[in-house]
Order: sequence, then structure tokens, then C-alpha cells
Amino acid sequence: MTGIKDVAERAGLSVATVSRALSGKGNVSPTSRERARAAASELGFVLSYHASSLASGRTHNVGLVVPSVHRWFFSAVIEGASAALLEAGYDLTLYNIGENPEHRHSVFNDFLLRKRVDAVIAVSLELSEAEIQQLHAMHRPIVGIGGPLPGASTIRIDDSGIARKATNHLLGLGHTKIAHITGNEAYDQDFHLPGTRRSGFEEAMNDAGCPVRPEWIVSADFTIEGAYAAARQLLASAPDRPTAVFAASDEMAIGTILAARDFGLRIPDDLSVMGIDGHDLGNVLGLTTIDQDAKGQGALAVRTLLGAITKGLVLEPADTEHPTKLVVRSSTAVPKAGTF
Amino acid sequence: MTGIKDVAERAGLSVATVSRALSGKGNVSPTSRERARAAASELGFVLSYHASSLASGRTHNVGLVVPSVHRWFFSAVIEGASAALLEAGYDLTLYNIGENPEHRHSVFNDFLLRKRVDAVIAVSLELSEAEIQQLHAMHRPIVGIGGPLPGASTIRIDDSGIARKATNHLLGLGHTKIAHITGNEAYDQDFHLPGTRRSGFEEAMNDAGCPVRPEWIVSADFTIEGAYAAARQLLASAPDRPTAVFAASDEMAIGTILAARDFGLRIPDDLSVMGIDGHDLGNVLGLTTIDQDAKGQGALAVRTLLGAITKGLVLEPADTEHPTKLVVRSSTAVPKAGTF
DNA sequence: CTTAGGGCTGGAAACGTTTACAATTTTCAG
DNA sequence: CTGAAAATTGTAAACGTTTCCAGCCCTAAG
Repeated sequence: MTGIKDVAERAGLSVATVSRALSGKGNVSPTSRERARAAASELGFVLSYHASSLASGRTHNVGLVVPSVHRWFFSAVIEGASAALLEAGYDLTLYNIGENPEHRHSVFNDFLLRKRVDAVIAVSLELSEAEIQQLHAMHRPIVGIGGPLPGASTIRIDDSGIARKATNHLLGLGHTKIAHITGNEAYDQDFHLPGTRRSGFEEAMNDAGCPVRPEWIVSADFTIEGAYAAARQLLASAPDRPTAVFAASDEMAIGTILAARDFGLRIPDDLSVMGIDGHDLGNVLGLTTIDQDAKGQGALAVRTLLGAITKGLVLEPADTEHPTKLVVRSSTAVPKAGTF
Repeated sequence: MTGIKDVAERAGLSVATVSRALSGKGNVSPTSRERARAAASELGFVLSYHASSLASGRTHNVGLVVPSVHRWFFSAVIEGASAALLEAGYDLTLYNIGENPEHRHSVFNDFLLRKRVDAVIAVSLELSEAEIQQLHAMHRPIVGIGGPLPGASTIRIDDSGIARKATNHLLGLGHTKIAHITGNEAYDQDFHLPGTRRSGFEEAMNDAGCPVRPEWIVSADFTIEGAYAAARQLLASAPDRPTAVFAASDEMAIGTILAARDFGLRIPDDLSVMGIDGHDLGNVLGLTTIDQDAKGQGALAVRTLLGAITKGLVLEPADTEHPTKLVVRSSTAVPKAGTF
């Protein structure tokens, strides 16, 4: 394997100068820089990042911790972060926590501490005190997406506000009998995200003077499958059925649409449905939603971190609110006159 | 930061012995091992993987190259591989090629050559000669999933066989007017996967003496959205419509189901639909499919690689066929008597 | 004509491990 | 008990960079 020594020899320079020339740090004369570059490319030299990391303390590697890969939000964040990192020449190390508590434990207690990453992005993770400790023990910048993360910068959307916005969209169309599909306890513990969106929903309803009917608030696990089951129950009681459903995520809205079809309910004629997210499927299904640009959030997290890393700054905790956008499609409409 | 020296000092041993004790390699007396362990945990010592990698040449890190994260197959492979790697104490570095040709180029020409990974898993990537060269230039074991990869071990399913199996399932129910949704040219260039499945379909049809109608073979891009559009065209011609659709992937089958619903076609009464994959949504939609256990394939790839790495063997190219399973749900049925 | 200061360069000391090698101790068959 | 082989241990040399430091040359101000 050709090392930096070979390059130095070939270029007729010292190892130190070659290192400076190739990394772009420090002062090197244009002549030397060019000679180093030429020699390196002739030899097909590529840096050993282990050696480089060991000597410099920079790893050019960012850790991304997610609870799941296949769920829409996380895969979108991964794609956004991945592209941004690739452009910056950084590696992305993926830690998928999954359901297994042991995996979760080892990620926080072993993997992240190995000094392999320059920074960490944690997505939608509710962390225990101990886990937060471990994160900060790395002494690396951290950005949290989609949830609070004490002591770290976070990127989030205005959950309460968009829930109100969504609810108001339905109210504005004339709906009053609106059901809400929220997350279940597990998620609320983690994050309060379902709770926050639910509050937004309730506030908007109250402001409009519409009663919130407890039996029309059902919970699911944020997946299509889960919401499908929940929506079936909700929609089963034919005599008194909501005219609109606001789901706390697009995946749950999709589950609702599928369930509605099982009952022969046409959308939006018999039932208006909307969600929150900007899921790719939304387009096909004509789902009205609030796009939260998950890819953009991933990319923003990367930019935030890289900025801090290259400037060598300590990232002071800041809370960035990511913009969202109401996307009206065909799953919501004015309620049919005389619907119950 | 506490290093191995501190541990050695505290344990009253030499650095070498501590290293051997903690890594489990070489002979160490039980007493010393225990003392080393104790000292390490008291000090909260964690190995610097950079230093370790530099000295040993082992990175405890596997690279995973995928064309996309959000599509079902890839996210499933990622989850399978991720869990297996986590258990083995390995990091997973994700290279998401995406659509951008520049990203693709830099992954093969920069990232992978940085000697940062012990092995590489390439998923469903059609590689140019040059890219294959680059891969092998790493001198690291490689496993390909879901497609041929010259000179490397591959894990694949019997595409032709399962296409025949799927088609036979429909034929067995009594269908003769069967359409097929295949991948488009881009994918066939890459991979011949759509072509192979399509051949399987045609063979089964021919064996059964059923005509294959060219206008009933439509292509899409393997996504729900793409297949939705394609299926709408296919199903638009009401007077002469197939009674069953076999899609080359579950996502395309789902797109078909959504399109069918737009036309008021009931499934399976008016139209039987089946796919290939084992997509999570299949359960909700009652989709009959052939489960290819993508997670399992990811995990198998990891086990294959790790076996080779730990034994220090060169991985001789082998082709492993992963088993698949026909899952009959409610999207396929005997065709209605008298349907055209 | 001095001299301070800055650009450029090379030597060599890190960075924190692993591991070859040699030295020492233990084990055990004869 | 003896010697050979095996087990255990420590010393020190890698691993391939980055970066501190000192030296040199050159410019420009005084």
C-alpha cells in the first residue's frame, strides 16, 4: 500500500509538507502543493483515515441514531443526512436502535463511546438521564431531531401549531364531527409528540366551539397497520360516525384511508382524512397533509453540525423550528350536506 | 481521556497483557484477565477504535452500499444487516448512492477506498467494470445482495422460479387473463431482475398454454407511485381487462390495488393481484405475495462476511440462494364466473 | 544596510493501540 | 527430580498520519 511517505518521496518533498498540501491546512507554496497533488494522484494515494483520525482527532464521520429505518420519517431523515454528509466528504455511521433494549443499551454504552464519530444526530429518541449523560460524555456536538434533547441543539417542527393548522383546515371546510388518531402511550412517554399534536387539535376544536368527543380520539402506533386497525374500530359504529379524521401522521392517515375503503366509505365524499408528514404515498392517495420536509431536517442537522465542527466551536444548544407547509390534495373536502 | 496505559497501571500489568485480556486474543491467565477487566470498568475505559484499527488493520466496521433508503427492500436489508452487525459489535457505515451520479462516483472512488471498512455489502447495484475494479481494489471481502456481482459472493433469490411460482398460483386459481407489471428499462439494464421475473412469468404462461398478451405487460419503476400510474393505464380499457395482475414487486402490486380501487374494481372479486417481496403493508392490504425475507438476506450477508473476516479467510465467490415463501392472503381468488 | 516578521519547509514527537519477539514462569511426562 | 514444552508476561517496534517547533529565506520597514 502506498502511504504518504511514498508520495513525499516522489514529489521530492517532506512528509509534513505533503500532509499540509493535501489537507489544505497550513501554508504551502503553490508549486509544492501542485507537486504533492500530482504525485498523490499518480500513485493513486488515498489517506488512511484511521491514521489521520488518530493523529488529528477528527474522524470525518457522523453518527446517526434512529429508532427504525423502515418508517417513513426516519428513512427520509437518513436520506437527507446521507446526501449532505456525502457532499461534505463525511461518512455516516448508522445506529438503528430497533426494538431490542439490549441493542439500545449497547449503542449508548459501547458504540457511541468509541470515539469514532465527530458528532451525533439523534432522531426522535426519548433518552433516559443515563443515556443523555453518555451522549454528552462523548464531548461531541449533538443535534436532536424531532424531539427535545436536553443540552443539545434541536431541530423540530411546531407540533402544536401544525395540529391546529390541520384541524382548522378541516373546520374551515365545514366539518364539526372530527376524529383524531393519536399515538399511543409508548410514544407519548418517549416524546410527548402525540400529546402535543393532540392538544393542538383540541385547542382548535375548542376555539371553534366544537365538542371533542373522547370516543373519537383513538390511538395507534404511528404505523399504517396500527392505524388501520384503530380506524376500523372508529369507523365501525355506522350510526354515528365522524365526517373527518385528522391523523397525527401520514402513515396513520393512510391506514385510515385503507380502513375507510373496507367500509365502502368514499374519500373525501363520505370521509375527509388528513395527516402530517409529507409521505411519498400521499401523492398517489391524494392525501391532504402538512409537509414537514424530513429530508430537509436531516440535511439541516448535518449542516449545523459540520458548521460547528469545522469552526471548532462548541455548539450552544439552540432550538430551530423547521418550516412546514399545508398541502391540500383530494382527501379533504366540504362535508356532504346532510351527513348525519 | 483514560487510555490503556492507565488501565495497565491500575491493574499492575503491562499494556500488552491488558490489550490481550480485553480483546480476548492470546493467552492470558484468568487472574490477569479479571484484574484487567476490573481496572478497565472502574476507569470507564473504552478502546480507541482508531488506534486499534491502525495497529491491527481491523476496523470493526462494515460498509453497506444501497441505491436508496426509503424503498422497502433496501430499508429491510438495512435493518437486517444493522441488527446482525450490532450484535457482533460492528459499526455500520451507510453509503446511500441515491440518484446523483456524482455521489455514486465519490462513493466508489473516495469513500470506499479509505480503508475504513473490513467488508462491503452491495445491495442491488449494477456496477460498471471500473466500479467493480474499485471494489476489489479494497482487498476486502464483498457480498452482493439481489444481483450478480462478478468476483464476489452473492445472496439472491430464484427470480425466475418465484415468478413461475407466482404465476402458477394465479393459473391454479383458474385465471388465464393475467397481466404483468415489470420494471422499466433502467432497472433491467442494471440488473436483469425485471427481465428474469418476466421470463419466469412468460414461461409459466406458455407451459399452461395461456397466451401472453403484449399489451398486458406494462412497466413501472418499482415504486407504488409508478405502478399506480401504469396500472391505471392497464385497467382503463374496460371492455377487455385482465382478471389478475402479477406485479414484479409488492410495491407495484400495492400501486395496482390502489389503481384498481379508483376504477371501482373489488379485490379479489373483480381483480386478483399478487406481488413479490413480503412488504409490511401486505398484511393490511391482504396482499398475496412471495416473501423473500429481505431482513434475513441482510443478516445472512453479515454472517457470511463476519465468518470470513474472523477466520481470516478469503471469501471465495459463492452464490447463495435464499429461500422464499408463498404467502396466500385475500388479494387472490378464483376468478368470477363469467368475467368476460 | 540592518532587522523584524512572515511564508515555507523538514525533523521528529505525538496519537493509542496491537503484536512479534524474547524472557520468564509453570506444567507435566518420564 | 529433570528437562522440554507450554503458558504467561513484558519490551519495544510497528501502524500512517498530523502538527509542534525550529530553521531558513525573503520582503519590507526603518
